[in-house]
Amino acid sequence: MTLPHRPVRGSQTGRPIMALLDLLGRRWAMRILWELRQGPLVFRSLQEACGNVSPTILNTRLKELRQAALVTLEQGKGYRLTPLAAELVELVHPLNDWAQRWTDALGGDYENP
Amino acid sequence: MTLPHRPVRGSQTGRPIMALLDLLGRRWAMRILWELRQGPLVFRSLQEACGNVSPTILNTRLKELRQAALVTLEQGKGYRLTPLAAELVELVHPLNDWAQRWTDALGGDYENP
DNA sequence: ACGTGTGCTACTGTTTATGTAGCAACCAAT
DNA sequence: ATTGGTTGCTACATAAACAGTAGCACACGT
Repeated sequence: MTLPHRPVRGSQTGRPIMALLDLLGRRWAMRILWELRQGPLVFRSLQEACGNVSPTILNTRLKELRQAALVTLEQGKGYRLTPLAAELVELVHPLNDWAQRWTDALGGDYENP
Repeated sequence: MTLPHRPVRGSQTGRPIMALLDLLGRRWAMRILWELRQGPLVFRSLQEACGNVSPTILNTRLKELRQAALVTLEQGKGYRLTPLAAELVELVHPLNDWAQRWTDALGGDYENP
């Protein structure tokens, strides 16, 4: 796992932002955080929310996210964002609006290819 | 390539935010945009800025980002963010501060493993 | 004892990324 | 006009990451 204070895959700067980009740049990482934004989900619910991602990779990401103190597992509740991770997701929220404008800007070029 | 209005890898919702998370969830995608935030870079400079990422994957990502209208290639200038992508990077900027707090919150636990 | 739901792993195959080398086009100076 | 540098980019072989299916061990209630 790549964490701050440790060398980061690719660039060995160890700068926090690089560690973050590295962590979030892994498949399903951001999506998992996104799907947990409105409350905890048990493993299979989270799996379904992520479009039935394979349990292999889901569990791998969850391990990483728990190591990074972004996600916790609570007995009977499921997986939950830590307060810090909840802030992170809030920061990501504006991307929603941007993505809509992005779609509009791309226009109908991809509507009927 | 995955673009809005088209099914997204994993989840077939086609929602813009999912397309975005999918695109940015690929290795080096966010990092490339990040490194271009302060002006255009030619291929090899960009490669170096990304910690000497392999040209194979760099070129693959650049193709995708250009298709997604986030990056353009200008003769003699190199690769440049589109205005829309520049806005995106601005949205990502707060992650820098968050990442610092994240590092602090993780504490010295990973300093000397 | 049975069914249900939990988190999670084993296994196999495919996809994606890495690392090295090098090409063709351009341009400037010798 | 040929050398040397830079550009964007590709081929190839190897390694790592991911995907998809099946199923285990544990806990719970009935």
